Amino acid sequence: MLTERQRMILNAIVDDYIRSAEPVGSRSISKRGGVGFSPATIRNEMADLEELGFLEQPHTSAGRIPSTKGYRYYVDHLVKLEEVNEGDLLRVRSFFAKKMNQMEQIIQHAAMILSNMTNYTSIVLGPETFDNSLRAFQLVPLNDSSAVAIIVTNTGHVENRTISIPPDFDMSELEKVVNILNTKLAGVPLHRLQSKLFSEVGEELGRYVDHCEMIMDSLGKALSSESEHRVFLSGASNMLTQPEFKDVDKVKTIMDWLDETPVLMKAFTSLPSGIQVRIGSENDHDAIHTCSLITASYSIDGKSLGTIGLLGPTRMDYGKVISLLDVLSKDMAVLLGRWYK
Amino acid sequence: MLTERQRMILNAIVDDYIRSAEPVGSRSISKRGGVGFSPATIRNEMADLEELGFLEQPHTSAGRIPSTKGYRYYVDHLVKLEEVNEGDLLRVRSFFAKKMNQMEQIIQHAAMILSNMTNYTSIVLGPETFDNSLRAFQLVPLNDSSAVAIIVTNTGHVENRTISIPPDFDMSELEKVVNILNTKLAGVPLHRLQSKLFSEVGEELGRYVDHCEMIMDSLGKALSSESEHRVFLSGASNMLTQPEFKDVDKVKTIMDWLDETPVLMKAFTSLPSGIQVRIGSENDHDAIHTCSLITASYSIDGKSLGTIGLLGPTRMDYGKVISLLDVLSKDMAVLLGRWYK
DNA sequence: CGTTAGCACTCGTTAGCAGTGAGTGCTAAC
DNA sequence: GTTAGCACTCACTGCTAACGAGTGCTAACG
Repeated sequence: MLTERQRMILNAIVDDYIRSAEPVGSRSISKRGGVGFSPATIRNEMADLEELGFLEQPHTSAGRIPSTKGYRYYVDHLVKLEEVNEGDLLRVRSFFAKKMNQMEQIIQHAAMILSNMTNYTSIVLGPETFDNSLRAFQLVPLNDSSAVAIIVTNTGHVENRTISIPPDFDMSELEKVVNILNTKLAGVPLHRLQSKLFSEVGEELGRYVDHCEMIMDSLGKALSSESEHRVFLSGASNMLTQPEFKDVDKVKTIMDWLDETPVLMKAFTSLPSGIQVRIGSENDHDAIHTCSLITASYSIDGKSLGTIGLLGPTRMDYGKVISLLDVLSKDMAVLLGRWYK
Repeated sequence: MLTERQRMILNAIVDDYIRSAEPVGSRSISKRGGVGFSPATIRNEMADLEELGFLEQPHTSAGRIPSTKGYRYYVDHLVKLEEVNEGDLLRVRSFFAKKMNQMEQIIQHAAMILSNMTNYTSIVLGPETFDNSLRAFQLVPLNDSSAVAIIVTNTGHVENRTISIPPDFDMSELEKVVNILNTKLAGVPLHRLQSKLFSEVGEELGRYVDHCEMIMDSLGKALSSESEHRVFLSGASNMLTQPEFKDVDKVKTIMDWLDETPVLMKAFTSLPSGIQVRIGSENDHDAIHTCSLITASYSIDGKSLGTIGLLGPTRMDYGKVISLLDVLSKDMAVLLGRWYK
């Protein structure tokens, strides 16, 4: 589709623009090492590339900048993935070598490292607990009208809810409830807990325990709140260092988008696994039409657990970021793999 | 210290400036209803107020703006606390009337409401768990080399850590461990758990359970990580709407500050209880010398639980925000009071 | 003596305008 | 097919002039 020379020129323009954030002119490309053509020739090719939709011109007398389509071609065919540099690799490895005993801490910290190393904004989704299954259930009474319900999943994830207990309930019966729930619900996936509770456990429970309707009711409600997985952000302020966002209004819409956890989550779930690059207008949400979002889901045994993402201007250092995300997501999968087994 | 007229003028200037974000001139004050003086008189007083340090002049031919000292005087002596308006009050009340069964959700949501209602950035510190005491301890085995340790406190707060288990450990012994730990450690404050574990439980445990050294060790480590209370941010992007922060560089330092959870936490803990107003340079951290931070700790029975805060430009709507924070922190205390008892 | 009208002065802001230079598209020659 | 040459465009810079909001000072007023 593109001639070898066109590809070379497109590649040069994208590379230059990523470095400088300024429209690239024909002269500066011609002067590059390894390019044996005059500015005029380059100009002709650039005009062609613009007509094909790979380049854009901010105004008549300016150089060219890549369009979304241009970046897309660059990412798909031209980009040379950089080896992650020694220092960064060391940082990642030493981070994952650390012993940690709180999942949240790990993820939070990973997000921080990522944003620090790239100067972009990192977004990390914690492991999906949706299809975890119940390993253990526990009830701890707090006072005579409430208790904490604790759910431990097969992956070691712990959720807790506060539930109400009828005032006339005999606390010593709680143990019975816990036992019945554990035997009946062990191994059931979280998203089926609620329906299973009502369909199979309710009756059984009623047979052995008095006044359990209210508990059932309260438990049912507690289980309904879908176990939303947490979103960790880091380095949002990095957006402000990008020259394309020196205008406050532009960055405001992006920050608003970042503030909206639900929207953000929607953009992240239902992503195909592996590394995904969404460039500019390819993003579903208008607010980030001037941004690129690169995501990598970390998975284990082919099952996707969660997602790591980086948000930056379309003029992103794809070569560096993609390979870094690759390394990080794989290391993360390994770590969590150890964790789970 | 100040004459009645000076107070009136200072009050007018602060009010005007809070509304308009523009330096206030003598004429506009003179034209206000209820002010019976000519611009010239006002000018004389303004010159005096500037000499006293309450006002500043951005440049010779501009109006005056309040200095930190001016705001301080305003907040201490002049501000008229607005009644929280009907709509807002309704929103707060209906929010707290909702039944919720996850503490984190409540706090997160409260932060959101607060930032939405004020258009400032809200910062909420979750309840301090430091001096909670242990109500129940539980161990759930995950596989043959690790288990989840779960700690429930008297306030219903749940913490969990993953710990290692020696490969040759008999899983059926776990129950013994749990029992011993529960009887020995129930009622012990979290911050004393670790030392208590080593000083009193270790020996006892060794008597009944084989190979427990590694478990002790792992547990000890897990308990050492101080239960940092979580920080919830909302509406960081609101900063970008303030005219004083239309310059990206200024807002960058503030955003960086917000990104640094530890620094932020330090600024929040060890605050006196009640409503605190920190204006401009009164703030410890340089990054927010152009901001005001208003905090209210929510407490129950005189014991401080956590803190709600609002960050905005020094030109903040103190009258509105202070009363709103007052209402919110009290409602929050009531809600958590119900929760805990 | 406090208050006020008048006035010169300051200084940031805006608009207009010429000059500069980077970069282009086109054409004709190599 | 490639390139040198050239006219053209247009953002950007620096300069000047006009504007106006607001001040400080002085002198007059009640």
